[in-house]
Amino acid sequence: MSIFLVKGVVMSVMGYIKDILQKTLERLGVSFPEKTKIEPPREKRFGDVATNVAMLLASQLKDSPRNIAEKIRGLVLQNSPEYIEKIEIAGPGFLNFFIKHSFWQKGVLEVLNKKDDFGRSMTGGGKKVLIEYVSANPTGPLHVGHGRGAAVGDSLARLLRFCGYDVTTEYYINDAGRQIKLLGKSIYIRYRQLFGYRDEICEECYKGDYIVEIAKGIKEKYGDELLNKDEEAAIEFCSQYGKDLILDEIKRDLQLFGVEHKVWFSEKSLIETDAVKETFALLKQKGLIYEKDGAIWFLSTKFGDDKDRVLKKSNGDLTYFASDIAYHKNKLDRGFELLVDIWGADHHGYIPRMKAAIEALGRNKEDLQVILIQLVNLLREGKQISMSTRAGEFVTLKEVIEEVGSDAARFIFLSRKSDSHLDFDLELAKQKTMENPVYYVQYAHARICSVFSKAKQKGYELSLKPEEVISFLVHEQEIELMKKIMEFKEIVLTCARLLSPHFLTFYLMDLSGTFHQYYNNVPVLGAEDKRLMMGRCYLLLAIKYVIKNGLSLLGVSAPERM
RNA sequence: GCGCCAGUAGCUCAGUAGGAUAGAGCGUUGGACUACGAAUCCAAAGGUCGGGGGUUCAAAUCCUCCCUGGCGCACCA
Repeated sequence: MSIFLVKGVVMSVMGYIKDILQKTLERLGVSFPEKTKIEPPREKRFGDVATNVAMLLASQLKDSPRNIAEKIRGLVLQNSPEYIEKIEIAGPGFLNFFIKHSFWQKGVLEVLNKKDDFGRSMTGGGKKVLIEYVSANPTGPLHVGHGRGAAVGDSLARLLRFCGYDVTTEYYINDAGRQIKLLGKSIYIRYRQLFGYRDEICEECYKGDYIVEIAKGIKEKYGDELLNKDEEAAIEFCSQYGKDLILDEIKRDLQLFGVEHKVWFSEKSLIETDAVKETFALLKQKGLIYEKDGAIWFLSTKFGDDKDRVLKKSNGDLTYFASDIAYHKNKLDRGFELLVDIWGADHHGYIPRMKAAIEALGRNKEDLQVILIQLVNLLREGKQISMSTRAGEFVTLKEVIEEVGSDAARFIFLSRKSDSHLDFDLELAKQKTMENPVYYVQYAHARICSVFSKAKQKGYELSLKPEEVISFLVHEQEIELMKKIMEFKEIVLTCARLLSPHFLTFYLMDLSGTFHQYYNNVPVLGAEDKRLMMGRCYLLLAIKYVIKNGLSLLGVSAPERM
């Protein structure tokens, strides 16, 4: 067994080369430069892996990069490493490694061996992560923007779990503030209107039709009971009733989208358990709180915020920020080491104070990562659909899912950096062409499945084991596919490190494209040699696993037939 | 006014802790089914990476100034 094979697991090429380089530099008596890059070069003629290490060592060794590269090459080749075909030195001093086919072929065996677990790792080391997402106020149905946040949060949870993190997902319910009161008021007014009262709906009230529906529901269930209560009690009742109803709806919508939060955390519970008071006490003890103009302030400028922030207003009310600090303290107290918050991009100004709070609680700023979700621009055939939340005119998440399906919606949501604007064309999302990439990827998967069912029909059998036929895979496009398959591991780790699922989305389109090209160009079942045919089948099987694993990390299905 | 994000092909966007001749899809033009699924593939055309300066052997990427767009700058949530 090669030293580069650990328990039958093939290291990534980059890992393999890094290992060799580190050992070589040790022999040269120099340390491995931090900025060393080991990556696949853009162009094929520069080999499979390139590194700039010789250039970085130039000043330290007081020699030209090319001479150093030459020295490194000599030392590496002395050991005649198993998977290195040749090493070239190019340009200003790049070392270009050409890897033997057998390396990539072993990769296919690894995929076939690990199946659904291919790409899974323990990189996260069981670190406890809390991902808080959606957390929309329970004052109205979820809209597309929430859907995007849901898709990102859910996919991140899947990715981080796959990378060995201990992930909990959570929805923070803002059930204590002014908005809930307003919801109750809105419902109450509609309720009275149902009895012929001419109450005007207030300016800042919620105006959607769903409010009227809720009011009707109350009337049906309780008749005119509320009219006999005093206004405050009636509004309180409406708040509770409406909130519960809307929350149920939100849960159902998320379920429809395949999103499930492990914990539903109530803001109200925080206040009821004195958590906010405790947080105040803690901050006071640390000397981070002061009084001014009759209000209580948090000294957030001490941690890099622009100005100090009010926690308790002069009228005695708590600010939202106050309960937010208590909430984040609660998260940390529950033992979470990394907090991931997913917010709408319009809240970006809120980040410095929240990070300040985390630091005030004795953690590092980095322990809180905020992911911003930019607006979704909903289009139909290229024309923008106008939306106005205030007027209650907006397209709900549910409507979108029902129209285009959960798979297409998710894939599109995850096809951009989360903090950049996203155009979502409803007609495009239903099209079954390359313009709608989810089909392109799913089609690749279905096509492979179709090859296998065809093989079965024809009575072909995989009578030989993969390791007996894998060496027949030497076609240029096969090598390319095998390399791409191995990239999956790196991509998954990148997504986790940068908390950005969109890299995986692009990777899957890329892999599918490479597969489609291959498929159009090279006969699989019609291969001239039975062993070659089986080798190709195994390759397809490996691709199938990777696509399926990748899609499942995005929360998208991989149908066998379409 | 201050801050955050963005500006890459006609359009929509990638570009993964600076790397070699900047990528993809759509659109345009022209081609491939008596074939394992044409929901696919092949080929061509298309760029001063918003602009100027700087750092570096090397900048779309880092620094700085300016221009344009979005969003934030409450004792709102």
